[in-house]
Amino acid sequence: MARELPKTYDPKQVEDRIYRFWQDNGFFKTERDPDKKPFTIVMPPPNVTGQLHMGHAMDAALQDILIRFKRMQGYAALWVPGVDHAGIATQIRVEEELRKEGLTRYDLGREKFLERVWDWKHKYGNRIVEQQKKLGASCDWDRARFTMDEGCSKAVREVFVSLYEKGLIYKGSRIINWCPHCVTALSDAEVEYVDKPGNLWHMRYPLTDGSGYLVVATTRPETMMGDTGVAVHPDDERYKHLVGKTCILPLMNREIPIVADEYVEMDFGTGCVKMTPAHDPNDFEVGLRHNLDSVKVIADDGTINENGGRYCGMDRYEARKAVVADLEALGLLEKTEPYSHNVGTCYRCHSDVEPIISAQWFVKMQPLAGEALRVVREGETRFVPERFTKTYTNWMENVRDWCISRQLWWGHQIPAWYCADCGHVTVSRQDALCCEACGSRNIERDPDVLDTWFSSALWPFEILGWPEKTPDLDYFYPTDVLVTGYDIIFFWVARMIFSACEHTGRPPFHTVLIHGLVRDDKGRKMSKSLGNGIDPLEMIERYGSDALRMNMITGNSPGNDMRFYVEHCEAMRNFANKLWNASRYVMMNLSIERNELPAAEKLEIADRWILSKLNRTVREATENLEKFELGVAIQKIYDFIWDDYCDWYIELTKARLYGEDEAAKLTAQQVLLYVLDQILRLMHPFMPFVTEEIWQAIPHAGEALITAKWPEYDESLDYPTEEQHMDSVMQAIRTVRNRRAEMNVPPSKKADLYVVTDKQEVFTEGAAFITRLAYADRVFVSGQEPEGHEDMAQCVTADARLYLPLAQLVDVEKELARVEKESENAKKEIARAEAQLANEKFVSRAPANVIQVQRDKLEQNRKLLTQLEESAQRLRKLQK
RNA sequence: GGAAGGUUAGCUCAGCUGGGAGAGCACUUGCCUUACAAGCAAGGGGUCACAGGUUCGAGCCCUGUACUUUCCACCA
Repeated sequence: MARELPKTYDPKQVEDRIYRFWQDNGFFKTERDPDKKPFTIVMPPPNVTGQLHMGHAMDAALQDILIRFKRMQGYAALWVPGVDHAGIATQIRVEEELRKEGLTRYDLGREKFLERVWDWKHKYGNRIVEQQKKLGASCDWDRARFTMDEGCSKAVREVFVSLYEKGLIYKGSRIINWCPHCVTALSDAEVEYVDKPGNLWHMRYPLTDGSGYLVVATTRPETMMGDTGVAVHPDDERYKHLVGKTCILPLMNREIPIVADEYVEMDFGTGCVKMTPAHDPNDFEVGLRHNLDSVKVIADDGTINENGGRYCGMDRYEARKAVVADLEALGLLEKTEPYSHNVGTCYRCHSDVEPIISAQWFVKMQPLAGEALRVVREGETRFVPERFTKTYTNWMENVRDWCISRQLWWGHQIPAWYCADCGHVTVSRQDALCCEACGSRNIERDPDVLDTWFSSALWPFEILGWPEKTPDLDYFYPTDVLVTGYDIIFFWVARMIFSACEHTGRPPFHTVLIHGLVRDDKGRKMSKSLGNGIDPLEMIERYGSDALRMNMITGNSPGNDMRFYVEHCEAMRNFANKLWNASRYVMMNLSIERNELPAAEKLEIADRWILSKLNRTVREATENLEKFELGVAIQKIYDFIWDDYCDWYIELTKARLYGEDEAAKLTAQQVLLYVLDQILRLMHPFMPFVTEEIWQAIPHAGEALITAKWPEYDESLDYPTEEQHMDSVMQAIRTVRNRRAEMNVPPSKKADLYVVTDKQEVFTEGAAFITRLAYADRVFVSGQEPEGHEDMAQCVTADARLYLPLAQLVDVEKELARVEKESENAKKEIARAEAQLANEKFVSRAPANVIQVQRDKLEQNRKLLTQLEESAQRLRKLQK
């Protein structure tokens, strides 16, 4: 970097080059190192089908900040990336592609179809990885994994078989959630409930004995062909006499029993509920209690099956209309009332989910939940923010068995073989060649695959080599922090925790850092259908990756959703530019080639002041980062850079840099450089690109900023006295600027400035600063009012009275009014502080430092008032 | 039905274990001051939703109310 560098920072010229520099030099690679402590993060694997969205950007920003911070602190900081095969999502994509060719997966057959998917994976699977690199992600890419690679497949197989052997995986016929569009079973977590308007149809079911009819109310008339009973509440006086009798199921003319069950709510509907055990989880339970038959009437594709009489072949919605129309024609439809209710929908395709009895594989959750609850309860795994502990705990305490089989082809095929001869099921780590019970070769493998989340659940340990006992597993596991959005606590976090506990005996990470969702500027969820998504890549293109990353962690708090404002991104871009220009200033004035702090005795007051401020920033920001308070940390660093370093310190050095004193010049350069270097280190995790680019251009020791040492607090660099003195000087500068602004004096119009003070040494030392920053010609410090001060504009601070001989006529009336107003304020403050200090309870109970603060304020204000009163007095004399 | 958030400046939001309310954007005024107009300087703007309580002291802790968002469960 040199004098001719552009005035504005252009991320496009920098980011890709810097990223290549890091990668080519192997800075992302992390090896086991006995001299270092490990710090491990596993990346939530994005879908192979995925396009980078703001959620990924948020994830990546947080993880990369933590990894870079820890790397600089000297940890063996490992961030393992990877990609998820995303069963349903990917399969749907490829099937869509096939459809364009007029084909279905069945036309290809399983094997050919899977080849197509793998092709697809090889073609597009890397896209999201390349996009993540744009974000600056410092992952160890050589370790990148895929949930269907050999190692993961082995882990999945091991887990399935071992759970099966322990009796924690079983196959059973249960009511499950079925998506007729995706044609597969879903787990409970994969169903999203949506409030939809519908009707409550009241339908008459004639009593068999001809004595009348019952009225049942339903939202789903199309399931009535599967009705095998009607239930009423046992205490319901209206229907008590009917219990045990039967009625005739209309349209089907089937005789079905009337049973009493407490499940029925007397107050709802008519108090009579049709029972469809094959298509309703509650009815299924009631059916079990009363030995009702199960008649399945909805087929896998959502049409009515052969049990549906004349409705067979109709789509479920078509059948609904037909049933209602037919009942109405028969005079059996009593009334139709509008009724809105919650309908389960598929989280992938959003079609209505159908509860269906089906034979599926399940994980028995009860035995696994105990340990998963314990590790969180006892703090072995901690959620940040803490409130998500409850979300997790509530779910885990009430969790039901996990349906893990999917009727798809893309995924880990279930390692179970059915024997056609003896019916035995062989579950095996190796592909079975014959039935383990009877030896028959007449066996067939279960065609289904496992839920994608079944393999993701093993992510933290499978990617470190499990089930092998690898050195990596030994060194890097358990991992440290998991970063993810609250929307996948159930899908993923919970399942990783119980899986890790069960298979590795340890929780997979000690901290779960939860973030919120990125919404659009109106607070809506970003979605394809709304077309309101903001493309992170476009933001990077316009404002730079650094700006986007900063945008993710500023102006929001952990775990809360944030709105994405392009303006905010722009503000962060401006900050990068500020940093760039501050560095440009340092460069342009640099004549030294090494970064070293001058000896303490050479440091001037401004140097000590900035070093002291820096020191505090280092201490506090580091503490905040350790506590995962990234937003608080960056706020402090940002303020230090912009307010203290740029707005003040740089200005304070100009007198020396542009002056004649070579020694002073050198000291200023050294401190400027030293602090800049520290700033770049502090900023690096947050804005890695611009900081590395600058750091490479300034004198530095070491290869790269990415591996430079994180700043540490140094007690010897605290200068409380100098901070106080600088405050006095800065106050004076501010008050003069204020005064000049009020009088509309442009900066170009300079004037002499007279400082009257008891602290003459302080202001003499600061005179050069005041000259420059308060736009003075010359500054005169003395103990008494200057000659002719009566005609000068004046202003005061607690430590000084300042006079400005400006050509303008001074309006004494106005001056006096202003001074009196300021006096009033000071008096109020004094009264308040006095009252508080006079309060015995305050003085006896408040901590000493709090009391001291009040005493200091009181003193400051008393001094200020004294100054103001002297001013006023003088003005009054002029009045006369 | 259960749970968790939110309510602070015109807008979007910070405010860590209680000790005199902040940022970004927007707005007003003056400045192209040899790092930066993506900037500098100065300024306006808030009974911190409401009502009680605890405390010497409450935006922060407790109780209740109102409005709002989300998650879980679910009555056919």
